[in-house]
Amino acid sequence: MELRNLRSLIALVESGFSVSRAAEQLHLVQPAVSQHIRHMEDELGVQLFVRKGKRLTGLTGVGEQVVQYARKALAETHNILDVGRDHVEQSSGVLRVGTTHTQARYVLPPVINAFNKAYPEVELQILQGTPQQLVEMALDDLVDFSICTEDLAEHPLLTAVPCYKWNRSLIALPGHPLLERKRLTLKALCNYPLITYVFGFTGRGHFSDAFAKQGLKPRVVLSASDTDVIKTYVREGMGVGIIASLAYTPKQDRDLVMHDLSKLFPWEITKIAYPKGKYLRRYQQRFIELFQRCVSESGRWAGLLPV
Amino acid sequence: MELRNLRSLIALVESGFSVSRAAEQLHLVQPAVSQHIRHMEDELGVQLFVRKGKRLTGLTGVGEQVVQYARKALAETHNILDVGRDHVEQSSGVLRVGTTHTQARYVLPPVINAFNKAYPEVELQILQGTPQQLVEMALDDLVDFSICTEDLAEHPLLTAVPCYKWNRSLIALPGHPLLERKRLTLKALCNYPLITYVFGFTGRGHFSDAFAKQGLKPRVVLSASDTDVIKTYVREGMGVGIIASLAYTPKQDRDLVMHDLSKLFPWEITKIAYPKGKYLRRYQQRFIELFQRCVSESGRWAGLLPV
DNA sequence: CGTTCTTACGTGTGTCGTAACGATC
DNA sequence: GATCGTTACGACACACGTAAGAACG
Repeated sequence: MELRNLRSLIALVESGFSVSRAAEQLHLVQPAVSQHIRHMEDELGVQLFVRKGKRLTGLTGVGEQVVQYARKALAETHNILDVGRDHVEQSSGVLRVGTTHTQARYVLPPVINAFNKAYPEVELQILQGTPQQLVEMALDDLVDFSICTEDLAEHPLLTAVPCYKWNRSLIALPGHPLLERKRLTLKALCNYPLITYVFGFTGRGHFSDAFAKQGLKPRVVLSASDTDVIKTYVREGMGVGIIASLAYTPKQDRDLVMHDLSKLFPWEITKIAYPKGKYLRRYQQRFIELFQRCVSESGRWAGLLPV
Repeated sequence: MELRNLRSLIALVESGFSVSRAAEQLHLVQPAVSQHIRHMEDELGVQLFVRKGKRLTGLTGVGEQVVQYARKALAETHNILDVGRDHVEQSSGVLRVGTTHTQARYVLPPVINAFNKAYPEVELQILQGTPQQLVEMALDDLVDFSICTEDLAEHPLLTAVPCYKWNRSLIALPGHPLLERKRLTLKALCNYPLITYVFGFTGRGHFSDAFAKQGLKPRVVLSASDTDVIKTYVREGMGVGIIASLAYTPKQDRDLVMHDLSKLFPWEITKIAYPKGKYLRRYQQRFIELFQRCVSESGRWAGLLPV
């Protein structure tokens, strides 16, 4: 068995079982990939793919297992290459970060900026996705690591390092009755139409739980995956927004009034996650440190706290 | 990079940095292995080996890291092959067990026997070593798993599954004064010359600790890595033996009197350990189950207990 | 001077690419 | 009939083996 074969195997499953697309991705021709699969199946003496005529439609049970180990094997070879790269040129390369809109828009900018100053030779790529997608992206090595609040810590194949904790704030148009009250309660919030994040995003799970625990049902008239969208509709007068405090920018959001709600909801913890056993290049480690540092230095005004 | 290169790399470090021996082990000629190393170092752009003239004497820092990941990569390819083998012929292959003398001589025989009946096509290999060696053997894939009481559970790269717990017994020639007493104490033991295991073997650590905790110093006149040796010298009248209860065989040891000491010492737990992430073939899993089963069925007379 | 690794060179295996064929939608 | 995969064949690359050379003990 050789790594070629494994590469074809993985490319094949990631291309949705299309031999031609896999070949293209590998800069090879179709027959080459076919041959690789043939060789593996011959060597193992087992069918790895379910076939419908000549077409491949899925993995067999054995195939699933083999793919699992093949992924790991290839990941290790990437680690080896990275170790090498790290010693020839410590400060150049590519850094691929997966994250959510909110992070990319409100938390990352100063970090990215500082990182780029420190490592101008490193090409930065930011990929966005849902928390579930971010998990997949980290596992499939589409990004070097993913940053978000949900789902990362639970996955057994990911190492998740906590970076900071945050909570929510209410935003509303000036003069809104809720803003008059000294002490806000969850119950009070239930009297008004709310706008917040969709399920699976930015702590929406704990948001709903907090209400449920008191037997309350908030009236969420609109939910979005994106803080900017929420703000927009708050400005339209559709309701009051409940957003991550860090997403309130005093300058641009002068027309909205913010009110801290950290007494009402549990704190959320944002983490950086990467596959277990992955070798982190020098500048990747530095990015993580920088991320944590930036938060502890400049984050307090926005309600961010180090873990 | 290809697996060839990694194989040569590992063979090279395992042969003590001798290119010729590495080549021999791989069924290749020296120049081939040299070329592999050359290729890797070229591709990574870094020296992997420390050289003294032409001779290789050790790994560089980078080399150490690369070896670490190369080992994992190769382990994954072995997993793939095993997955395949498991599906073409579930019940034939090789089973390599590393263990200590005591296990091999007193605990394993019935297990081996039962296993051989169940899987006559599987070739069994028992390798012996010290607990430290057993750890290395498991990590370097010289055995499929190691069985012993010490060191296995602590290692971060090994999965250790507990199998049974055991304790010690005293053995002495008939008529020995210690045997007259109803309740033995550690202090009483200190009055007589003792014979037991050497450090690092068969629970010797906890043995000594038990005395130390009470501020006692036992007079160990002889220590051996091997229960049979202990028995021999007990028969010579050199002292009383303290051995794992499971190593007392009523038939052959009729001339020695045994006395249970499980009240005096902590229980020891014997485990089976294999590298984390290793794929276990069907019959390997069965062996572990069989091992645990045999103990719970036939072990009680010998003071063995399921965990 | 033997041992050990490197360099140089030839050969063969094997991988990839081109091209034709077969199957499936 | 267009797309997608397999089979067949040829060319080139490259990995391995042989043989000779250099450095070290």
